[in-house]
Amino acid sequence: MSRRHDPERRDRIIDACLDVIAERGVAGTSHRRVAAAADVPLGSMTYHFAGMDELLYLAFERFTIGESELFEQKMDTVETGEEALAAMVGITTEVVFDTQRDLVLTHELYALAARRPEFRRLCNEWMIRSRAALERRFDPLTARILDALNEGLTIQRALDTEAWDTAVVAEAISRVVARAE
Amino acid sequence: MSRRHDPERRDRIIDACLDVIAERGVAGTSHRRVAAAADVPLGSMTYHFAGMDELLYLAFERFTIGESELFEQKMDTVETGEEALAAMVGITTEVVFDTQRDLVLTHELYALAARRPEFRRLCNEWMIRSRAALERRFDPLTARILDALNEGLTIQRALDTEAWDTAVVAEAISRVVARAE
Amino acid sequence: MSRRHDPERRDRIIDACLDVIAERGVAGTSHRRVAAAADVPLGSMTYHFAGMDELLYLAFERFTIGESELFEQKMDTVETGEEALAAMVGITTEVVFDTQRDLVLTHELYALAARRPEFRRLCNEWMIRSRAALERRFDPLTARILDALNEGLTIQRALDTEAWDTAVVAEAISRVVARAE
Amino acid sequence: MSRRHDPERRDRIIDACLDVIAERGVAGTSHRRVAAAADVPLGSMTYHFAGMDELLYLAFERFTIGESELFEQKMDTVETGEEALAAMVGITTEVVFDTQRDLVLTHELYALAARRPEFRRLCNEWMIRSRAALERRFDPLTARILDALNEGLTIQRALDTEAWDTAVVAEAISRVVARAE
DNA sequence: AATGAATGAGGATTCATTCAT
DNA sequence: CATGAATGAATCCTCATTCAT
Repeated sequence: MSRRHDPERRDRIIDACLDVIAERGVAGTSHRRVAAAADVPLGSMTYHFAGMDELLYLAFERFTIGESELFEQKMDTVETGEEALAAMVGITTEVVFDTQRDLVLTHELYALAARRPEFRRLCNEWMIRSRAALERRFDPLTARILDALNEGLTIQRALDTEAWDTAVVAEAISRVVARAE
Repeated sequence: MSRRHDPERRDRIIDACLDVIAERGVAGTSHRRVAAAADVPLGSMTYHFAGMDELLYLAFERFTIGESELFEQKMDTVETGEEALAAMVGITTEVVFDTQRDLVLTHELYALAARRPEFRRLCNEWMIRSRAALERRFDPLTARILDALNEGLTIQRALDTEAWDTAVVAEAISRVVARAE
Repeated sequence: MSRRHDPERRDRIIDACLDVIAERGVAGTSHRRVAAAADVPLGSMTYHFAGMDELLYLAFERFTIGESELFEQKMDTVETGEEALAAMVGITTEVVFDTQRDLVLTHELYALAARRPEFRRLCNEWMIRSRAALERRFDPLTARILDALNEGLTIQRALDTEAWDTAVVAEAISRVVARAE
Repeated sequence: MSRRHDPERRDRIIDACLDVIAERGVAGTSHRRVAAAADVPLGSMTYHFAGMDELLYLAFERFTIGESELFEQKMDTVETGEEALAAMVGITTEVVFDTQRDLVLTHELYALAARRPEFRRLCNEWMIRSRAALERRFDPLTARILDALNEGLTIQRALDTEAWDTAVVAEAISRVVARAE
């Protein structure tokens, strides 16, 4: 069966690229493996993308935009300040526990961002949207601190070999928020 | 010149490996490049190490132990609670600003840890020592929260394209600590 | 804008092909690069030409015809035998010094001609016209010798890293011509 | 059979490279084809040579040195001026007629030299040695003219579709030499 | 009549690893 | 004990060409 006309192919490759990164890391991501994951011929890779770099960029761009939207949705459902607090705890404790995938992708992106400006910009846009979402419920300073705290808690919980008591997260968040009042 | 017992060579390779990772990421680290950086013959690589994986492990082990020691030293010079607070602010604001290298290595390690248990264990030991160091000056719960906060602040400051006001860091830390009292 | 009948496009591609050869050699000439140089879609290439070979042939055909015409024009302006002699010196010393492009194209063509009869035929037609042009002013034998001498002088001057004294060229030509009388 | 130890391999590859160029031109010369011609694994190519460019350079270097030596040998056997004249005619009429290989290699080299200084240098050294060899029997000016004439005669005879009467070559050479007296 | 999309073969090169010395 | 030489698998990428539109 020929697949000559396949307009969603580009998108499929980008998604497959994220899958491969999640499974083998950026270090283990190659045109070949992404092509296999997306079920497209190898030649498609360089036809659709200038090189691995462009593909990585587009993949992580899609990832960060998706994460931003998810975060905004969660913050949007919140009405009162108390709900916001609970939402924060929920986000921190749920998100990463659920998805090994998100954990890997986030850190692979950070590793790239640590060396390369274009990926750093991606992180930045993600951060900005997160803070903006938090600012709907918290003052800017608190939002920024909360965002950082959330970052740290998420990472440390995820990389810990022991499970965390959710109460720790709740306490951490409440300390930061309570003092803001 | 005899080459019987050149125990520094192994060490030199491990250090060179960290240099290469810092410069090109784990994805860009190969036997060849490390050998060149350490100025040893390529054959040395597989003679001294079972494979890239073992080398990566040893390199990151050395890195985390070094970072732990540094952190402990900094916390050791602290006497009063106020000094501890100032020290925390200092650590968060200085460490990463100074060294692009540490930033890259940390995130490359996290990226590995997100997928692979042996590297996660490395992170864990690092975290445990950090918390223990903090527990010399803070109660365990506060220590854990502080550690997470520090993590988040450090990352977000480092990956931000705009500089942070140090006051934000100070405020964040003081909120977490103050409430502990 | 309609594109029915775009007869210049074919021509434009052929000219662009010569440009690409001049810049990167036959070895570096590809459909893609010629298409880019001619600012036509890649698909045009195989639509207008059966393959790279046909295109190369047409390009070199155009080149040799152009060069032949130029040579004939120069010999046409000549009236007396003395002018012919001066013209020869001028042709030999000027032509290649001016144009790196002609030098490359000539040798790329010769390289092709050395292996492939169809390009050899092209060279031959060029040679025949050159000799014919010379025969307007010189006897056939002298014309042939002059043509060969011109060839050799041009090549060696062009490929020399040191500049030649024009007197050498003049002396060479005069020796060949003088003896004919 | 393993071929682990094979010290002449480098040389063999260089020779094979010349064979491939002679057969398919520089444009048709690839690592793969040279490796096949030399009967070595593909990996050997980039192990022994930095890239195709280095290999091409070494191949043409070997070619020009060989040709220079051959030419010198021929001029060395000559005793009298008359023998020198006959030798020149012989060189011009024999050399290229015999070897299609030399013809192709020469023009491929010239084509490269027309665009790239390092190959031009190679041509230059070849020319210098040729002239020096001629200067053993002729004065410098005549040597230079003879060399150029020889170049032109050789090329035009080789690229001509019709055979040349040897007398033409003899006449050409004698005109250049006779007038020197 | 003309072309953008697509592809499989082949391009150079890098790689981890093996092995004879 | 240590290493330089060597290799085959895999890397990214370019290519001429095909084909549906």
